Amino acid sequence: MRLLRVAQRVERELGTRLKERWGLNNAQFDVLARVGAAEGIVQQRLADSLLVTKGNVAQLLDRMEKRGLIERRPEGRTNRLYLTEEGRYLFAEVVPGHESLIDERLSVLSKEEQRQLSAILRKLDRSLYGEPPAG
Amino acid sequence: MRLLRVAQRVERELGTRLKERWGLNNAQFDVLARVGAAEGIVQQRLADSLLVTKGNVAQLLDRMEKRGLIERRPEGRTNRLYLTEEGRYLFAEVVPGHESLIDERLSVLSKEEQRQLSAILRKLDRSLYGEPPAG
DNA sequence: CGATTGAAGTTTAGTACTAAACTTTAAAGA
DNA sequence: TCTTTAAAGTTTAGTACTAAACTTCAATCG
Repeated sequence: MRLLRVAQRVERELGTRLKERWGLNNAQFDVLARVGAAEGIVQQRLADSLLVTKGNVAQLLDRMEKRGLIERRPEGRTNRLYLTEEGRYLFAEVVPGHESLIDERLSVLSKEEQRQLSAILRKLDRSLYGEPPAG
Repeated sequence: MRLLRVAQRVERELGTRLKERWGLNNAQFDVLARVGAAEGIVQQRLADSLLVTKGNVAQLLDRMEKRGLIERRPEGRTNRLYLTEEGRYLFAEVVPGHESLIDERLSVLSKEEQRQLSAILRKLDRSLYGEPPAG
């Protein structure tokens, strides 16, 4: 299925760029972007929004905490997540660059095609989310 | 980017189905499908066509060979790959079921939308393949 | 020939990810 | 109040994947 191939290519390219420029990988970027956009988020919610397991998030955060990008603040039985100074700096640097790269890649499509793609993906997304796997 | 999210969801669902029904994961399915479609293919070519490294393929084949799905036949300095009896059986079982599942998921889209999606992805794919990452 | 080169394959170290077991703790119920 | 339950988080074992080092061997060059 071409969808998967294209997504894989895009992800690979984004990953290479991230690693070269900022020493991040895709997973770490996702965490940085999400926490940056919703500081105070709790680990389980972060995992949900990234479509990964909480175990995975726990491990990722261990590394990112060691690198000084993220801070866990325990609160009751949860951990609230915040960017550190360095994390905040990186967030401001990386996210806009990343988005402009995506725009650049999408620029081979006409405005109309971009609109169509967006509509189709939204429909697919909703359908996949709404209907749990029938079998 | 929604493209990545949708692809991730699709892949997850396909993976769950594959694992439940046939004890395969996505990577193994890819290998099975590719080798089944092009028996005699060499490891490096297989890696290229799956967009992964040859190291990864070597490891995957180790497992699949142990499970009796695939056979390596050394030839000069290359290994040609073939399905075993069991691999051939699985190939015949799995690939059609997999495709019908994809069709099912795509059925929320109209014919026209499917056509548009296909055209757009082809365009993106070609663009990503043709232009090496500019920076 | 024998040495060099380079392609194919394997191995190794490290990260990402999952599933599942385990730990901790807030909250609900007896 | 004490017990039970369940949610959040951590840990563990196993697969997938990459990059890079290493091995093997065919072909080419001296």
